[in-house]
Amino acid sequence: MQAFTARVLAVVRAIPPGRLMTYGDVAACAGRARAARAVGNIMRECRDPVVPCHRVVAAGGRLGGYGGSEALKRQLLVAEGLRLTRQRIHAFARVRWLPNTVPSPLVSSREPGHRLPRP
DNA sequence: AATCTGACTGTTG
DNA sequence: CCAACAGCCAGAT
Repeated sequence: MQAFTARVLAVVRAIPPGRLMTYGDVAACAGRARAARAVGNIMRECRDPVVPCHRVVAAGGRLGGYGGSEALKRQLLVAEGLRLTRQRIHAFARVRWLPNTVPSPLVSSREPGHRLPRP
C-alpha cells in the first residue's frame, strides 16, 4: 500500500459519527489537495468496516457515490443524525469535519500542477 | 512506459 | 439547476 492510501484511510477512520468530509478534504488532509478523484477510487476499493467511508461526501454537500448503493449511504448518514434534502446534506458547513492537523507534504512526484490559463 | 478507469471538482454556457 | 469539459491522481492493465 502506498503512503497516500494509508494516510487517506487514517484520515477517514478519524471522522467522528455525525460529521462529514468531502473527497477533496480527505485528499488535502492526506497531503495531496488535488487527489479527490483518487480518494474516491480508494473508498470504492476499501471494504474494511473500521473505515467509515459513508462519511466522505462530494463537494458542496452533495451525497457522492457508494458503490451503487447510495440509498444505503443516505440511510447510514440519517442514522447518525444528519438531515438530507434531495441528495444534499442539510447545513453541510456545520457538520463538516476539518481536522486541524497539518499533514507533512508527502514529498514525491509533481510539484507545480496549477491549472493552465485559458487561451 | 503508456493507456485507461473512475465513490471528484471547478469552470463554463 | 443541469450538462459538458477539462484537469487531476492512484491503481490496474
